[in-house]
Amino acid sequence: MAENTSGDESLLFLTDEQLRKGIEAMFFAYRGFTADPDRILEGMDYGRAHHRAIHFIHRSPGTTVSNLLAILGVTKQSLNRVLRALIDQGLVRIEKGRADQRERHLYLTEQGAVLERTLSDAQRARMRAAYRAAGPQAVQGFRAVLEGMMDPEQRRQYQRLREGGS
Amino acid sequence: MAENTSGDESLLFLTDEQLRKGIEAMFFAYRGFTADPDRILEGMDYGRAHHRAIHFIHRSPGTTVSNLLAILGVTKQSLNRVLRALIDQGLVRIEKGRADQRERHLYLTEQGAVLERTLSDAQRARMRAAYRAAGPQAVQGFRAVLEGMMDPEQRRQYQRLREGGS
DNA sequence: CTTGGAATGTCAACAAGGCTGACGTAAATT
DNA sequence: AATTTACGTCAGCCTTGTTGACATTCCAAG
Repeated sequence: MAENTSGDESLLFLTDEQLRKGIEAMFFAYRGFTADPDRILEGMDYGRAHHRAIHFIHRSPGTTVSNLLAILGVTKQSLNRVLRALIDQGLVRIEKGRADQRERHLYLTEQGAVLERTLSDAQRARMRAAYRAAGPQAVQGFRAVLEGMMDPEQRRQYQRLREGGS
Repeated sequence: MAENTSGDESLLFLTDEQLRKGIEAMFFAYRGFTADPDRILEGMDYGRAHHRAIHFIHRSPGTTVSNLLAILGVTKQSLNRVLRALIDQGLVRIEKGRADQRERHLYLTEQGAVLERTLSDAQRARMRAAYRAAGPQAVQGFRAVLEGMMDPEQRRQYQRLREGGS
């Protein structure tokens, strides 16, 4: 919209100052974004990395290790450390692939699902408050800008996750 | 809440599924958000922590250590390590307070300003692309939702930075 | 003028969570 | 039979965060 007023009024949102605001908003908001799960996990043997693994296993039950690797964007050594802890402590269950037996399919156990719910309840509560305060129109904009900030590869990952949901 | 259409059509954006999308969008977008500066800094002796310090010193020249501490939300030991490197390598200059001589005021040197520009040019370019693609309406929504996600303390920090800008 | 607290620096030790490199094994593929 | 894929693991390193303890300098209040 708005191919108008001498490219000045209408492009105010592209000012360096405006962009800087966006950058700082991302910085501060991300702190809030992770604050609740961090609080919950501190004291347990887990951290943000475990949370991420749990989240995506919950989101895509039966996902493989290499798939998770691609989504999280870390090395297998790094993921393995995290996964090992979750498996050893009974939050995640592994199942050898039936078609391809090299693959390991990952599932949350009952116990894992409980923690997942605790974490995502907290995170969603914050998100919900922000959404509600801003309104549906803002939410659309929020998501549009975030998508624009992703690397193409990340955007693909993001959108592939969506195929099932909504 | 919502004394309207059977609390369904109008609140679709508050669905757990919608909230989950927002959460994942934050996750993937933040990766993109930090990707360019990370790339630039890798190989230099610096990292994300140095970038943050440089950013906020640029933003508020003459800011004190304790002020920076509050903004960044880390311990003084952690910040000091970063600051020490930047000072020793001539990117940041320190000035004793004139009124209160306990305070140290922080400034970027010429050299520091050069790196700052390099980093923020890259980060703004990405932001600009996302803003442009999404449009001014979306940008407003983007910022509104992010503000809603901040802790009150963080929001105050964020808004105090704004007083000068925009 | 003394004293308590504020602002800062620094040493030491540790943890989480990234990384690289190397090696091993089982299973699928060619 | 040889190669590639998917995964696990050992070892070591780096960045960036944390606590705790201690020293200095200086402002401010009694």
